[in-house]
Amino acid sequence: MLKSETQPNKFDDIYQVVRLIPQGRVTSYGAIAEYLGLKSGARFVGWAMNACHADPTIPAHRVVNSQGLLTGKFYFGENRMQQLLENEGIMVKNDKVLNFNQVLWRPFLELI
DNA sequence: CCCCTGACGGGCG
DNA sequence: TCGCCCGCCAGGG
Repeated sequence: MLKSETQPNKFDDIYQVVRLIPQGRVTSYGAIAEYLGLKSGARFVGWAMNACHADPTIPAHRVVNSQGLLTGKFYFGENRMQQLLENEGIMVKNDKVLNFNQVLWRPFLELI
C-alpha cells in the first residue's frame, strides 16, 4: 500500500519529524520541508501526509499550514483535529491556531 | 502521453 | 490587507 517503495527516505523523514513534534506544539508543512531541505516544497509534505492519514502513530493533527490554519481537518472528520489540539492545550478559533508563534515548533531551531 | 488536482507557500498587483 | 497566479512533484483519469 505504501508508496514508500518509491520514496522511502523522503516520506519516512517527514513522518519522523512529525512524530518528534512535542505535545501541545504544532509545526507547518513549510517548516518541515525547509528542515528536510525538500526543494519540492511544502506541497510534497502535504502530499506525504495525505498518504499517511491511515497511520494512527503519526500526530498529523499537529501539522498546520504557515498561517496556523487547520487545512487538513477535513481528513479527520468534522472537528476531530481541533478536538485533538485543544486536548493538548492548543487554543483553536475558527479553524486557526491561536498564539501560533508561541506553539509553533521549528525543527531547525528547537531540534538539536 | 496529456491534463487536472492537491493536508502549501511566496510573490505581485 | 486581500486575492490571484505560479512553481513544485507525483498520481490518477
